[in-house]
Amino acid sequence: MTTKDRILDAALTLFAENGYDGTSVEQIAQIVGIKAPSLYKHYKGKEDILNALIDSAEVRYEEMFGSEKHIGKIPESREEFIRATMARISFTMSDPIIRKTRMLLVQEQFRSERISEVTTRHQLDGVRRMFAKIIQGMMDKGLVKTDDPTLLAVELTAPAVLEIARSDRQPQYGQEALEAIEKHLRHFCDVYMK
Amino acid sequence: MTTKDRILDAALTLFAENGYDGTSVEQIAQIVGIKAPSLYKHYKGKEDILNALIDSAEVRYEEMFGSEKHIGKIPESREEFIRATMARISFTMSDPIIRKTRMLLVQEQFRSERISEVTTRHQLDGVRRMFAKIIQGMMDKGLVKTDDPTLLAVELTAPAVLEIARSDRQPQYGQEALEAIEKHLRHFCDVYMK
DNA sequence: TTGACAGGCTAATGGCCGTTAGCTATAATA
DNA sequence: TATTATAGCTAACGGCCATTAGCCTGTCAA
Repeated sequence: MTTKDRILDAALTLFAENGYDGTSVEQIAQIVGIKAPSLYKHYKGKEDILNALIDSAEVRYEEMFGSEKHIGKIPESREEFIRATMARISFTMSDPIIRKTRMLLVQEQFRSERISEVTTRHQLDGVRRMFAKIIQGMMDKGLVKTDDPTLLAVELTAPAVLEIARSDRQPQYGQEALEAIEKHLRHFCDVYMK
Repeated sequence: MTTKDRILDAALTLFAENGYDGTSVEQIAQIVGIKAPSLYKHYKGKEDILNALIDSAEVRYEEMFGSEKHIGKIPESREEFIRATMARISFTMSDPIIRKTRMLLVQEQFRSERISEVTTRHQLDGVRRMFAKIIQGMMDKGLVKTDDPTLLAVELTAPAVLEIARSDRQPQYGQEALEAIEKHLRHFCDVYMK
């Protein structure tokens, strides 16, 4: 990994943990193993690092939700849907980069309009659009009752998003969060699946 | 209003807008109309102010969700439930102190365990417990199908909480947020009310 | 009247922070 | 081989920030 990337990596970790204003350039440099001024050979300044992090969050967002690729196979049964969805959620919850990006965005969401927008897309619209397509697919297969797939995606994802946010700030309840999500998910299936 | 309270007031506004680390003691003092050192006649330091803000957030939380008082009258009809709930949500969304407290908590949720806990209680558990009781009341009246009221409270509140969070960071979409919430609310009634 | 306290002020301090200037060594290039 | 670019380093600077010391004035109780 290049130094430039290792700087981003260290910055993401520190920003997620202590916030942008709570992190010094020195700290970032220390993790990378260089001195603070050397950092300016790679980035114009601290804010430049933040912008680069937001850039890469957007790229990742595009990769995850921008194409049809990551929707994967439409589930054939209720249990398959539950299994696939729980797997997706577990991954989102525990993947370090995704988790840190979430924590960064949530803390800095009021810093600029750009971050506000990215936060909304990343944490609301993206997930919703993705599950709307999955639900649409299951409707086409006759697995889910016909309804507005976007609305159903809201109903499906909202409780999960909140539980994930809870587990970000209180990791000790990660297990409870997952259980709550599965309970909600099964309830969702009871209500909307044929 | 005492100077001590006016300091809290100014600090809440600035912390909500620029974060704790993004706010200087000088700025707080300036809004109050005193010089920064005078502030130390009222609080031991900057962190002491933050703690006092969290204290008062807890007090308000207790007032809102701690007793049965604020549940109010159990609605008699679907339309009354929708009207009362939308009124409650509109208020929560636009009341300046509640809004700023929400923004403060969300930004500083990783600063300390205490703030993590308060954030969870304030933004998840409190609202859920409250609506669980309302739903329970409506079940008792035969207005809502019998089910686990806590689970239904999750289904009811989660999308609203997320839309409120969106409108905190993107106030220009406040109207859309309210419309999305009402749409969800009507859907909720379609599904769970008799 | 006197004394004490509350609550403001100015001046100052020490620390950290972001950033720049400028030096050097290594690696790539001509 | 000579040159240039890259990427590290140290030293230093200016600025801001939280906090302290110490002074002054008005209020109010003894």
